[in-house]
Amino acid sequence: MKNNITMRDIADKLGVSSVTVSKALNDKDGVSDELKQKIKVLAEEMGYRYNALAKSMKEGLSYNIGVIIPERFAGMDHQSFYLNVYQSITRVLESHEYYGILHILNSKDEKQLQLPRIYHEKKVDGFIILGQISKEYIEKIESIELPKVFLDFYDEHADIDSVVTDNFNGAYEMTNYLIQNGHREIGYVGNLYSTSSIQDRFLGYYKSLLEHNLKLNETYILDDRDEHGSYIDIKIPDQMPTAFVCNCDQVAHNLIQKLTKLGINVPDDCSVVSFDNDVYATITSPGLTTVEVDIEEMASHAVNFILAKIKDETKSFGRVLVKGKIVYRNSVKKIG
Amino acid sequence: MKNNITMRDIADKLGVSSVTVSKALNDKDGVSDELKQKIKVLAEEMGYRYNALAKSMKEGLSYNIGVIIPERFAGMDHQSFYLNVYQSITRVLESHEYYGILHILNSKDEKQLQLPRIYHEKKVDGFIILGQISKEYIEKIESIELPKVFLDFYDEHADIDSVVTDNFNGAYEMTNYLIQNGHREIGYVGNLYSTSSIQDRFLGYYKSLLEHNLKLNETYILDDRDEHGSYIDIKIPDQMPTAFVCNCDQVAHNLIQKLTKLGINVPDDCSVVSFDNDVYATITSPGLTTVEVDIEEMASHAVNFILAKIKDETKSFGRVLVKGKIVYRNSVKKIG
DNA sequence: CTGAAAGCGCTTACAG
DNA sequence: CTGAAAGCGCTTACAG
Repeated sequence: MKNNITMRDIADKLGVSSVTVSKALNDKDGVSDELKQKIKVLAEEMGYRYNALAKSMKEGLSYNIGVIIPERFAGMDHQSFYLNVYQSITRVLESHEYYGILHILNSKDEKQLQLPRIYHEKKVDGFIILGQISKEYIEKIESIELPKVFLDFYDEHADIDSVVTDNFNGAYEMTNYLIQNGHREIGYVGNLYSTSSIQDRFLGYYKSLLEHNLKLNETYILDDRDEHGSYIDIKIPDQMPTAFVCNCDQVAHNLIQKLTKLGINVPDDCSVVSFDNDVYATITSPGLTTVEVDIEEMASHAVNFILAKIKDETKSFGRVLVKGKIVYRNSVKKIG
Repeated sequence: MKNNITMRDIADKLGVSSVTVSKALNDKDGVSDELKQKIKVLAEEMGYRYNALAKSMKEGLSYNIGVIIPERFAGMDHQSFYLNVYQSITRVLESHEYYGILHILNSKDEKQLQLPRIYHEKKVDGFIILGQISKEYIEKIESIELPKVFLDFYDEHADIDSVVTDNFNGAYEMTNYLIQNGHREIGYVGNLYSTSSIQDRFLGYYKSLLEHNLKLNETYILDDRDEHGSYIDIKIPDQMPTAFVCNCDQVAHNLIQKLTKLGINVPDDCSVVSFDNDVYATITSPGLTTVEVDIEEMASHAVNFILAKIKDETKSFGRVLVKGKIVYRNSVKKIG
C-alpha cells in the first residue's frame, strides 16, 4: 500500500492533531468552520480515503451483513430469484452504509451444521437467511448470538424474526379471481410436503374453495416435485378441472408444456394462475396471470429489522407478511 | 457485544501472553505442542471467535474483493447470468479466505463517474468488474491504484487484465458445425455495434464463412437490440437463410418465437445455434445447440489474477481467453 | 475550539 | 520456547 494517507498525515501538514481532523471529516462539533473547511480541502487534495476498518475495530462492528442462501436455491434451477432478492438487499444495505457478504450454503455444510467462516471471523454483524434451511441448521443458527432474520420462509418457533410473502392471501385472491371468472373445478399444483410456502398457498386456495362452497377434489392436487425439491413429470388426471392454481411460475410453465403436448390448450381448455411473476411468467405462452412477490419491500423489511436488532438486541419483529400483487395476463378464460 | 472473548482473555486464564495465544491459534512456530493444544482446547471451550478485523488493520488489507456489476446486467433481462458468475466468484474467493462484496453500479453513478463507497472506505483490496462499462468509467477505474480485473469484457487498452470467453473461437466452431451439417446460407443475429462479445462472435462466424468460401450476405445480419441494449423486435428477412448463429440464447429464444409465429419451424425449416447455455437454452423448444461459457473457469481465473496482483502489484496477465464448450441439442437439422 | 491519552484485538519484530 | 513493546488508523472520553 503506497498511497496510504491517514488522518495523521493531514494533521501533520496542517500542524493540528488527528483528533481535530477526525472531527472535521465527520462533521462533528468542536472544530471551527474555517479549520474544518481547510481540512476537507486538503484531504481531497491528498487523495485521502477513510479507513472504515479502524472505526470497525473501535466499535466492534464490521458493517457487513452475511446473507446465507442454500445452494439449491442459488442455481439455475430456481431462476436466481434469490439472487435477485440478494441484489435488492445489498442495495438497501448500501443506503445504510452497510454491505452484504453472500454466502452460498452448500449441502454438505448444511448437513454437517457448519457455520460460515464469516461468522467465525467476525466478518459480519448479523445474518439474513434467504431460503428454507433444514430444521437442524435453523437450530444451529439460532444458537449463535448475532441477530438474524429469516427471509422468504419461517419456522414454527415463534421467536425468530422472519419476512415472508403473504402466500396464503395471494393464493386466496388468485382462487377468488378464478371463481369470479366462472370456474368451479379448480386444481392445485405443488407438493404439499415440500415447503411451507407451497403449503400456505395451498391453504389460501383451499379457503377460497371453502368460502364458495366448493369441494376439494383430491385428484386435482398434483405433485410438482419430489421430496428433494427436484421437479418431476407432472401427472395429469384423467378427469380435468377447468383451472389450476400453480405454486410458482416455473411449475405453471412445466404444467402448460405438459398440457400442450396432450393437446389441451391454455387458456381455452384450461386456465392457469401462479405465483412469483419471474421470467417464466412472460416466457410461457400465454403469459401467466400470477402474483408478484414484492422483492423490494421484503428486502427492505429484512434489512431494517436486522439493523434495528444490531442496534438494540432486544428488538423483535415476529413474522411479518408482505402482500403480493396480482399481475393479469392471458392464462385465464372466463367460462360458464 | 457481550460474548466478546479475545486472545487476551484466553492468555489470562492460562497465565501466558497473548502473543503465545496468537502463535498457537495460527499454528506458528514458537509454542510447545503441549501448550498449543491446551490453548486450542480452551479457545474452543470459551467460544472464542477470531477477529479478522484486527489482522486486517495490521496488514492494511480488508480481505474483501469488490465485484462491480452494471445494473443493466443484473436485472431480470439478462437472466442473472452475471449473478451466477458472482456466485462462482464468491465461492472461489472463500477458498482463499477472501470475500466478495457485490456492488451494483447504477446507471447514474456510471454516468457521473462515481466510484463505489467500498472504494472510498477501503473496504476492498481490489475490484473485479463484471460486464462491460462505459469507456469513461473504465478510465475512472483505471485511475485508482487498487488491482482490478475485467471479467467477460475487455478494453482496447492492452494494459488491463481481463478474462473473457473465447467468443471468436466459439462462434467459429459453431458455424463450422452448421456447415458440416450441410448449411451454406447462414445468418447472424446480434447488433454489431453493441458489445465487443457480439462483435467477436460475429467475426468468428465470419471467419468460418471465409474459410469455406461462403459469401457474407448482409440481409442475413439481423439486429437483436438497440444501442441501449434493450431487445427489439427482430426483423425477419424475406429471403431466409437455412440457419442462424445467434449471439446468445435469449436472442435465439426471441428469434425462434418470432419464426414460429411466422410459421417457420425450427429446426425443420431453419436451424439455430447460439451462446451461453443458460435457461433459455432448455426453455426454448427445441432445446438449443449452444456454446456453454465456462463460468467456473472464468471466475477462478479472475480471482487468481486479482489475488496475485494484491500480493505483487507488478503482476500482469493481459487478456486471457477461456474456451467454451459446445452443448448439442435439437435446434440443428442436417440438410442437403 | 483544540489535543494528549487510551483503547479496539490482533501481529511483527526483537530480546531473553 | 515465551513475552514486552510497538503499531495498524481511527474514536471516545476528558482536560484545558
